[in-house]
Amino acid sequence: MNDEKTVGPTSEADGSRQSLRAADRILDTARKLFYREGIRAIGVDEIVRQAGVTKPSLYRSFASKDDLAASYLKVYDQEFWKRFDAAVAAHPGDPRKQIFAFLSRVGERAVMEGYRGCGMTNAAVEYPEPNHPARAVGEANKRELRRRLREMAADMGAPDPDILGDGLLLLIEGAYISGQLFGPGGPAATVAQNADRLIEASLSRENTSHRQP
Amino acid sequence: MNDEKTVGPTSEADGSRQSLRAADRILDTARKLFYREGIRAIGVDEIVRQAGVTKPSLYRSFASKDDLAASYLKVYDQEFWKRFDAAVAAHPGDPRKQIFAFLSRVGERAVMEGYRGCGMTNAAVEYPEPNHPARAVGEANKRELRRRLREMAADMGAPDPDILGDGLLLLIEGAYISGQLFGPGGPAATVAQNADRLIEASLSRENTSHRQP
DNA sequence: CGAGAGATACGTACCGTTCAGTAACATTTT
DNA sequence: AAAATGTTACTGAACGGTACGTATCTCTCG
Repeated sequence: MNDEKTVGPTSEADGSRQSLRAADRILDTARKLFYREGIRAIGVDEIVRQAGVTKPSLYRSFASKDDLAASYLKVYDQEFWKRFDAAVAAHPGDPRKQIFAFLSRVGERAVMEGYRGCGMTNAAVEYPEPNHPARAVGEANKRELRRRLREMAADMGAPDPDILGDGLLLLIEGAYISGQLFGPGGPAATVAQNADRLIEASLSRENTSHRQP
Repeated sequence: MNDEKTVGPTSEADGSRQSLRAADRILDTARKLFYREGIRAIGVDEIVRQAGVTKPSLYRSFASKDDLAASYLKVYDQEFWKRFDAAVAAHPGDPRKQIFAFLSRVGERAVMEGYRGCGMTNAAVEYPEPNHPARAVGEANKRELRRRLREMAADMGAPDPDILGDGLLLLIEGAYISGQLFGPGGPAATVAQNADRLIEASLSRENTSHRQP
């Protein structure tokens, strides 16, 4: 269709691809900036400046800044499931190994320099308002993740899969947050190992009614 | 002194104490609003309006909005340790029970309506800049919490106390975040139970070298 | 073939509002 | 008296968002 070669007329700010349409460059820049600095911290002027476009171009493709933020999070959501499903596909029929594989990668990334946690979780922290478009994407993602984890816990044969699934979810969210709180050397590096221990303890449990009456 | 009953000249917004000094009322209002809505989401005008004071009063007691935010977080930090130490004091010499007690309370609060997670964690999400005054308070708190948890894990006799301590920290942070992500019915309700299982699995572990070579 | 009409894609310049923060002065409280 | 607070008015910058003009490309139709 259209050419893939570069160097358009506005080549000052962005160092990456330049032949993309304005909307694509805006979304790419927004993804980078929103994730690194936070959504509230970044103004639309900064986005269009770094994208090398102008503000009307942004508002032609996105109804509002909130809409742009939601678009960023939708991409983030897709990439999340890509990583998750890759770990699942790597160990067919073995949910324990699937989780260990997924969390090993999470633990690695979470202690890397400049790691900023889960973009969807961060957005929910920034926008506590229940029906905010940016928040909705993350909430849906977390609900589905919870469902999947509980399902996997059941497939492992856990006597109380909901508790184990929720425990794994807590560890995952803790790794995201701790990654950006502590940086390299933080506790997130142990998430896979701790999750495996939690699984171990939950599977080798005979009576499921262990809570306080 | 002056009356404790309400309806001062500016009685529209705040429903609480009215006899406090301006600085105290500002800090009280800031604590409430910053926690509920987020620091970036709340402007100083909104704070002084709801506190029933004027803007110069704010800047007579606080050098800047960031300084006010840091003050809010310092109070939050103190209250955190009050709760933590209360759980510790309730079970002298039994760190496992201490943690269970603390996390039982965390789990209860985290699934209450309107729960908004840990104010310090949230501030760190809002301000990724390394040396931001609001971020510094939370980072120091988390470092100390990590140290305490590892210490308690060692006191339990865990063969690898750093890993267990970090695992507990992940569960705690996960409970904070999940509490505000899911609201009532969320996975944070299981944090104490899952932590206890993790402790169980970590204590009944003979060889500490269980990772991949 | 070639002119012109849309349609598409983008920029220039600007809007009103809100932001954090301040100066100068009056008033109340202790 | 003096310490604390209120009143009013203001600043300059940043905010999200928009009215309007201008290229360029493509699809017709004479």
